[in-house]
Parts: sequence; structure tokens; C-alpha cells
Amino acid sequence: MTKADPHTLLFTDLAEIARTLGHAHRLMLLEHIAQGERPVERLAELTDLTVANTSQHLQHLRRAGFVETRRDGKRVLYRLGNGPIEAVLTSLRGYAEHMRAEIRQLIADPINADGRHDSISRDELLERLLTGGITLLDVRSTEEYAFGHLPGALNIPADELERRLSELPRGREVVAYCRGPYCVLSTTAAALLEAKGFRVRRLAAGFPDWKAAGLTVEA
Amino acid sequence: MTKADPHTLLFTDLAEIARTLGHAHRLMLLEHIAQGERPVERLAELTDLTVANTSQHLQHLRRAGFVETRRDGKRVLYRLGNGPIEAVLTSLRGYAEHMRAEIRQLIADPINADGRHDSISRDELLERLLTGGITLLDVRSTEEYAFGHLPGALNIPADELERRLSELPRGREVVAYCRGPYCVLSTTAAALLEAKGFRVRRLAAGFPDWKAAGLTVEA
DNA sequence: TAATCATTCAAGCAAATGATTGATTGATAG
DNA sequence: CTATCAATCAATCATTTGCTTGAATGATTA
Repeated sequence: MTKADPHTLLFTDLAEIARTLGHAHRLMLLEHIAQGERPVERLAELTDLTVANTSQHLQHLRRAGFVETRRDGKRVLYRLGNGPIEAVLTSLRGYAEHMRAEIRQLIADPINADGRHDSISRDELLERLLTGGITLLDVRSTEEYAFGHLPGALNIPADELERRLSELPRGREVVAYCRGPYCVLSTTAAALLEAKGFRVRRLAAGFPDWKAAGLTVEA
Repeated sequence: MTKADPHTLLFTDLAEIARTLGHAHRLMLLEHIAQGERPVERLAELTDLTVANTSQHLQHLRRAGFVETRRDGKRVLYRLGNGPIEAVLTSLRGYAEHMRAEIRQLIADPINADGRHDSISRDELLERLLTGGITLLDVRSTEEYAFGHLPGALNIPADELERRLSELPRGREVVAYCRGPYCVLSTTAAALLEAKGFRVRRLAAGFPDWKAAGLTVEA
């Protein structure tokens, strides 16, 4: 019953590699290890897992060649393997990013219509940030904001915007942004602000684009 | 108990994508779909799965965005999604290739010693192939050979070599190759041939390198 | 409208996977 | 040599996954 077909075997290998990356805990461990060599116990506390569980995931990763070990006294230090791991992770992240955009587009498209609110380009925003006179508004969740945001941005999640309008200075143009080109949050926010008499534009590209362009991000 | 941490969520998404690719059957289906639109039933027979099982895997792939569907009469045609799928698969294949090379190195190294048999470079081999006078010998399995080999190569798997020696023309230099730089097959083959009075060299790099260099490959 | 065909759904089962616990191994320090 | 500490192993259990079977859906054709 064993398939000797080399074509099938290739797929089995490929699948095993993919499955190794198919668990959030292992991906988290990989990311920490990518920062530098770490002992098991440290990785366990970084990922909030038990030591035994961590050890098992690490061995799974090692079987697939994603990590390597060396002993240092009584500790075992894990480091990244030397294969083209980054390429795999990057392509995965790229794919995930694409999917998020697609989903957002599906949700946002009907609402988004076409350009009901003026948008502002990244370059123009940069210029306006320097010359001043605008309020930069991040309408994503507090969690997302905490994870990184545009410099000087004020954070009011879209669903809290109406009751927190007083926090926005009057008389200044507002530039709202959220997750990306098709994120619906900044659109609804812009509609609300306009109704309340603000002058408002949206940063079309959103946060990921800003970050990808290598511009500064505040934590 | 739900983790709202966006960092964790990102990893969960990534893991789900990876896990979708973590099954040989789904990878096989993807490959067939990559050739062009196909109805479920055709995919089922191509992959030798039941229709229901195929349908389930396809829906898994669709949830992850790897494939899309359209109806044509009573059939449902599956086609590739429009995300950067090829990038993901290519990086995976690249990683798998790297791992195979590493494993081979581990197995072969002790046997391989250092250059017990003369090796021949890719460029020199190319020249010799044109001027003639050598027998190019592929000592990998018949399956691997069938999947692609160097132009004009004769295929005698290493373990059949001894009893099929008569197939090799006498008086010509033999160049043996197998899977890669550390593949043990061509080393043992060279040892045998030398003992039998042949002049023999090994192609150090092996088949994958040849292919990677963009040189012609026969099916 | 009924009959047929391709696909999907739903239930059930076997196998694989992930997490926990407690025992075991390997290495240092007293 | 014993005590201690980090990591791994081994056994167990709950959950998830993959596959099969038979019924339900959606679209065509008679």
C-alpha cells in the first residue's frame, strides 16, 4: 500500500514542511528564535507555554530543519536553521496580507462606493505632517494602535468615535486612516466626521503601506 | 479565553494557511488546478480520490483562497485563486530541496571521504558531451530518471549496476551522476566501475544543479 | 414535472495531533 | 558522589482531522 511514486513522495515532503508551520505556537517560537539563540525555558516563558510543550514543538521544528540546537552547560540553545526559511515565511505573510485585503474589499466595496471622501496620498500626508495644521486619526482598535501607528496619530476606534468627538480639535482638517486601502473603518469614520462638520480626508493606503514604505512608526 | 492579542491572531491566520498546504492530497489538487480549470470529478480521478473527499479538500483550499470556483451547467469548475500562491509554493519547494541536500550530506559525508574519484565540473562535462567519447551514466532510480535527466544519459540504478555492466560500452570514460553533490549513489557506482576496469569520474553537482543552471533536461 | 447528473452536506469512525503530567536523562556545582 | 537544574521522554486524554457512506441540493434534460 506504500506509494513509491516519487511525485507523491515529493508532495508528502512538502506537506510535512507546511504542516510544521501550521501551528500558531510553532510560528511564535520561530519568531522568537529568529531574534537570536534562546534556551528552551526562555522560549517557554516568551510564548507562555509549559516547558514540556515548548520542547515538543521545538523538536517538531527541528525535524523539519527550521531550527538547530547546541548545548551550553545544562541549557540547550535553539537557533534558526540555515535553510531559506525567511523566504517561506515572507511568502506566507505576503499571501496572508493579500487575503486580508481581499476580504476587506468584499466587505468594504459596496459601502466604499467610489471616492465619496477625498483621499490623501502618502507623500502629501508626509508634507502636511511637517507643515502642520492637520489631525491624524487612527480609527483602528486600541490593540492594533498599540502594536504600531503613524507618528503623532490620535487613536479613537471607529465605533467609539461618535461619543468621543470632543477629543478632536475643531477647525483642523482630519486625516483618518485604518488598516489598508479597502478598510471600511476609515470610510465610515470619514462619513461621520463630515456629517458633524469636520473637513476630512482618508489616507488611502493605510498603515501597512506606510510601514512597508519604511516610514517611521511609533510603538 | 479568546486571545484578542493581534500578534497571536496574525500567527493563527498564518498557521491556518500553512496547514491548508499541509496535506499531500491538497497539494496534488492544487497542482492539477494550476494546469487550468477543472471540474471536481476530473480532479477526483486525477488524484485517485473519491469525489466527496476531493470536494472536501477543495473547499478547504477555497476557504484559504487558494482556489476559486464558477458554475458551468451542472459542473463546478475550480481554478487557481489570484493571490501570490506560486510564491508560497516555490519557496516551499526551495526549502524542501535544501533539506534534501542537507540530509544527503549527512548520510554521504563519511563514505564520501574526500575525492576518492575524480570529479568533473558542469562546464567540463558540457564540453565533453559536445566532443563526445564519454558515457553519461545516471545511477538514480528509474522513477527519478523518468522524472527528468541529463541529455543522452544512460540509466542504470546503482544497485543494478553490477549485473548490468555489459550495457556499458568499454573503452569510453564514464561520467556518473546522481541527485546532488553529496549523493552516495554515484560514489559507490564509481568505486564499482573502477574496480571493473572502467575509467570513471563523477559529476560533482548532480542533477538538481544541472537543472537549476537552466540546462536542457530530457523527460 | 420528473429524471438525471455533478456536487455538496452530514453523520460516524479511525487515526493523528496537541497539551498535561510525572519520570528520566545529561550536565553542572557543592 | 549526591543534589540540583534544564531539557527530554513517555503515557495519557481531549480535540481535531481525514475519509467513507448515504442523503440533500442545484442545475440540466426528457
